[in-house]
Amino acid sequence: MAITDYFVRFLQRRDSLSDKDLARLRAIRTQHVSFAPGEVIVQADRLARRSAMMLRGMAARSHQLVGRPEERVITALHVPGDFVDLHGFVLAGLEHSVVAVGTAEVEFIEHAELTDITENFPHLTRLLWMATLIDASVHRQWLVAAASLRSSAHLAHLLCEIYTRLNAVGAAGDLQFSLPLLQRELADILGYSPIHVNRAVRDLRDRGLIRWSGADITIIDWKGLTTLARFDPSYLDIERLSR
Amino acid sequence: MAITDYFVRFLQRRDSLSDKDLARLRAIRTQHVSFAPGEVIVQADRLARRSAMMLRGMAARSHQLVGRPEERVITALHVPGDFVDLHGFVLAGLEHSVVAVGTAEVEFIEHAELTDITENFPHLTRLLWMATLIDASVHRQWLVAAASLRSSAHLAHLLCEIYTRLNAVGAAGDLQFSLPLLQRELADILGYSPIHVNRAVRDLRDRGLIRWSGADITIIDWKGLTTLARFDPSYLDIERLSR
DNA sequence: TTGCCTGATTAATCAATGTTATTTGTCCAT
DNA sequence: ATGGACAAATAACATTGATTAATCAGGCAA
Repeated sequence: MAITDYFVRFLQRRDSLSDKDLARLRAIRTQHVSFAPGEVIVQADRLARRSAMMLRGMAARSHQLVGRPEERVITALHVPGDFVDLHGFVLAGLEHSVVAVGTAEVEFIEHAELTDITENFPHLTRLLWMATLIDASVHRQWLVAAASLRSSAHLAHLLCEIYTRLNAVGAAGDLQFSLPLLQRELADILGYSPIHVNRAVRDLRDRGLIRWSGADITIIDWKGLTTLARFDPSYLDIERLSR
Repeated sequence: MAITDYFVRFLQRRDSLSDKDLARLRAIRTQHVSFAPGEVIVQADRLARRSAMMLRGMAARSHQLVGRPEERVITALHVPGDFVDLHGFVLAGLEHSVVAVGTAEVEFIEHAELTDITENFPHLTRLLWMATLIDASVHRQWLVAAASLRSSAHLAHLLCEIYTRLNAVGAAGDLQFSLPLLQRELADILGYSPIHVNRAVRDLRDRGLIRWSGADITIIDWKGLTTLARFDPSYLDIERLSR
């Protein structure tokens, strides 16, 4: 199969693609694989020969804690169009696993294809590089949120980000989306106990900002939610300089 | 002037460099600039035409909080040999500033040089890419630390990381190093109040793990410090696959 | 239907952290 | 030497978040 259109649009939103670059992108062969909820997509500390791109559903980067095997921290979430482990091409193995959140479908791309691109398509290479740097930009924003927001504002920031990202690729409805995360998993993301996540959810509900039942979230008051979370989406909209 | 040897060693520790690549690296022209403590090295939201590499001292990535101009969060620290804003070459501007921590000296590299490398030296390009991905790996580890460690263990983790990074480039003594950060700035990194940082410092002292006077830190019990912090340096030692 | 499992929810209590205020120590300019 | 400025250190109190336990609701197998 071929590379997902999501990713092409992701790049085109940020920089122009020459016909030659676009043709090379379209020529990438991919392998489609489905994963059940919680299944490991990319195993930590193992040398990978291919990288995964999200097609449907979501995936999380999961860090096992040393000496506490029952605990983990999630440092990133990925939505359709995201390269979930492009960094695994440049680095020798990842220090974390990538797991499916809910049912997920990915397209695997052989590293040999990426090597060819980096050898012969410098502009495309800089765009792939850019994609990994946007991940890093999101990491930094999560650090800012963790340091400056508490409980419900912190949760609100995550919801604003996920909705914005899902909406950007057309995977969200009008102010509503599906978040197949258990409260326990939200706790692994936010660094709270599951009970405290529950309090935060209730607080957002009580404030009349969201409706949340099962995996379905409806944003009632987008303005109020972004204000509480001090959400500024510019860290997601980073563009490459066209030159 | 020329590129710092720190960076060459940084790359060589992780992958082999061909003579051609090494020669191109050595040919990079740089501009040496000194900064006073707190001075802005790279301004946020401004298009940069050059990127900075640390030569001496330290630098911090500082995020101003929206709506709270007096507050900020520090999402990264950089030591000699680090490219502090290589991502500014690939992205159009940064969403944060880079400021000097203590007195700092950097070498600026024109983006035109980097463009030439990305056009003609694919292996070198992948190594530059790798350098930005190691920054991202550190971001993730900070997220893990923030979510799973508290006060003194969190502070201990930061100290373990900084010492390991300084030691790797020969900028630290035998279990001692200089950390020109105020407790207020440590609070901006760890996401605590300055008072709580003080409590954490005292705790590490009381446990007999460190000695800390002014900017000078001596590690008395490295084993104890790494155990408390659950510090595993592998996220710093990521290597590129040699192929 | 019944029972069981899992996740969400709530309450009560305790520990960690924030806030405000005060004191101490050090450096520096006069 | 003296006073002022600033950072570190400490204390008292308020708030946030963790822990433990219990209850509630829904799905699902026997």
